[in-house]
Formats: sequence, C-alpha cells, structure tokens
Amino acid sequence: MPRQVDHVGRRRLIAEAVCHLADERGLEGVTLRDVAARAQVSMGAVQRCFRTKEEMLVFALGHISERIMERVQARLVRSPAQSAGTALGHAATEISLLRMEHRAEARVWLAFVAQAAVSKVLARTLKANYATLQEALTRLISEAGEGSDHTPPLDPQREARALLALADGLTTHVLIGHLTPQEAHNVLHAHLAGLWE
Amino acid sequence: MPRQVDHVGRRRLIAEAVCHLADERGLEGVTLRDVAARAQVSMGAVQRCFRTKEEMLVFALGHISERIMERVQARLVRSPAQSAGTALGHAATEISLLRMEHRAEARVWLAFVAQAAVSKVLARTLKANYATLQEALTRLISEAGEGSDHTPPLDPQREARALLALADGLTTHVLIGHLTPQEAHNVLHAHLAGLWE
DNA sequence: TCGGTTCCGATGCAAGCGCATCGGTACGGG
DNA sequence: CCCGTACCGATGCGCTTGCATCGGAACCGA
Repeated sequence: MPRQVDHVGRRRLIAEAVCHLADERGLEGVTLRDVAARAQVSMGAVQRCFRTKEEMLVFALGHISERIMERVQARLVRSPAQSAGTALGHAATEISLLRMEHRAEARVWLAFVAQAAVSKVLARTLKANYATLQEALTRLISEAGEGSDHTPPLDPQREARALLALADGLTTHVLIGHLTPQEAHNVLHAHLAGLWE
Repeated sequence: MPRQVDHVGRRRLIAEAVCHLADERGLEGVTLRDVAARAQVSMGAVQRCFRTKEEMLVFALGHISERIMERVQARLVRSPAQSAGTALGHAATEISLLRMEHRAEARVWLAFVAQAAVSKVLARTLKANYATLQEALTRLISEAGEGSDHTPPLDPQREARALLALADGLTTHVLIGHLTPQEAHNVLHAHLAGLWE
C-alpha cells in the first residue's frame, strides 16, 4: 500500500480555501484554479478530492455549518450556570455571527443561502441546519418559559422561528452596512427581553 | 435627427429580463447573451443601453427596488381607514414578499443582497432602500403607538429595525424551504401582535 | 534494492464569457 | 426624393471556466 494522503484533512483544507475566497469575492468568484492556489495544492489534487465543483461547494457549506453549529454548542455548555434565558441570548448572539471576527463566516453563509435559492442540493443541506438550530432554540425557549414566574401564552416553536429569522435578518443587514453590529445587538436583545414580558 | 428609440423603456425591458433570469438560475447565471435573448433584443442593443454588465445589474436592482417600494406605498394608501397598527401589518407583509406571485422578486432580491456583500456599488443602492423602508416603518410604529391606549416604552426606530430584519429573515427562510409562507405569516403577525402587548 | 501501486501536477480542450467593432439599415430634415 | 445620421445585429477576439488526460514522482512491502 503505497503513498497515502490524508484525504479528510485535505478536503477540510480546500473547504477553508473556498470560504476565504467566497468571503473576499463572493461565491461566484470561486474557481477551481483559485481554490487550488489558495489551498496551496494543485488543481489536480482538488479534482481528486471532489469529482465536481458542486460537490466541493456542498462540502464547504457542510464544513462551515459544522463550525457554526459547534460554536453555538460550545457557547451553550460554557455558560450552564445561568438561566435558560441567558443561554438563549448567548445562542442567538452566536447564530447571528455579529462578532467582527466571524464576519467572514457570515458572508460565506449569505452567499450559500442565496445560491441555495436556486440549487436544490445546497438547499437541502441548509434546511437540515436550520431545522437543527430551530429545534435547539425551541427547547431553550420552552425551558426558559418554565423557569419564568410569568407564564405568557408563548408558542415556543413560533418564537424559535421568529428568533432565527430575526438573527439571520440582522446578520444580513449588518453585512450590507445597513446596521452596525452594535445596533443589531441592541435589537436582538430587546427582542429577547420582550419575550419574558 | 433620424430614428430615435425609447431608451428608458428599453432599459426597463432589459431589467425585467434580468430579473426573470436571476429568478430562474440565480444572479451568476445572468449573461449578456441570455438577457438579450430573453428581452427579445440583440446583444448590441443591450450593450448600447448599458456600457457594462455591472451597470446593467445596478439598474436592474434599482428597478425592482422601485417596484417593491411602490407596492408597499400602494398598500399603505389603499388601506387608510383602519388603524396604524393594521397598516403596519400590511406594510410588513408586503415587504416580506410572502405572496407566491412575488416569489420571483424575493429571489432576485436575495441574489442582489448576497452580491452586495462584496460589491460596493450594489450595497449603496440597497442601503438607501433599507433606510427608506426603515424610516417608513418607524413612522408607522410611532403613529400606532400614539393611538394605542397602552404606552409601553417602545423605541420606534429599534422596533422598525427588528421588523425589517424579521421580514427579511422570514423571506429568506421561505425561499430556501425552511418555512412555509403560512408559517412565516403566522410568525410575522404574532410578532406584530406582541408589539401592542 | 526494487517493483508495483497510488497519487499528483502540468497541460489540453471545448465551451462560454464580457466586450469591441463595423457594415448595413431605417428613418427624418432639406 | 435622397442623403446624412443614429442605430443595431452579427461577428470576432482574448480570456477564463470546469473538466479530462497522462507521464512521472513518491512511497511501502518484500
């Protein structure tokens, strides 16, 4: 068994390159040659890892979805001591990718979302991710609702959908410069505060 | 002064073609040749109307922005008899482009938003539109707040930002199939109902 | 040492892109 | 009537794209 390379690692490396390029020039500025150059591998290597460009993009989308999801998860387990309401705030903040250091991820995410509107296979991946996030938010809202003294007739699933859509919308508006990150943060937390009265 | 053609009309015609193509295949599937074919004019005519492809895209974005804005405006003046709160609901519904017949506009809008994240000139056009919409929503929220018996400590501008972001996020989620239009509609109106307690 | 297997990087290819060019066409003033 | 001008459609060019190909390098077991 001769030379073996770390295919999984290489795929991740290439996915990172795709994200960097999509951040800089948009998804349509991503070409096989540029990806290869950015990842410091040859074009042949890229084509060996992914049979087609679309396969590469789908993998890249899965890659960054995974990263974002992991960060949300990590944020949740890092702050278990406080209330479910606080945890919800942290999760929402992470999801909206408001921190400057995640601006790149946000841009890539937006590029993929736009592409998903016309690409069935990308849409499937995205839908799965949104479903997972919505489920997690629904659970958090339910828990926070139980802990609260106030018991308003909240529909946790509906509130989760609203929160997810709000977070996405705010991210978008920050990206195109309509809102500052600070303004978006304020809007988000005012909304959360409104949930418990 | 020989033969004169209606340049403005032709530009609009081409813009419509751009929108149709962007709806079907995404913004990066829009090529000069296809636009010309769809608009039933020659490529030369397209190039005469717009010096460059980017100029054409910017004009197309302005065109659909105008249409959406007009529809919101029309919806507002069509229902003056009811309360400001109702008007707000109508405006928000229009903005989120939830009706199936406006799905195409929504997709085009999303494509432009994604592109604007990396294109400065597109971003400027978009920002101007969002600013106008936000202003209108702020005014409506203020009026509705005055008319209400309840006077909660609402920040009209912040609520307008939230509403705009929520509408955009919902539109996006409907487009990629995460939510049905009905679900999005429910979320939107639940949010609006929550504003007046 | 060496044979065999696995991989990869350079190159080729057809198609499609945006853009520039130009001869023909149709119109309107004199 | 007819000429000059404003317009347009077809065509060409240079370039880039995604994808296919293949000779040789790299590596491990014997």
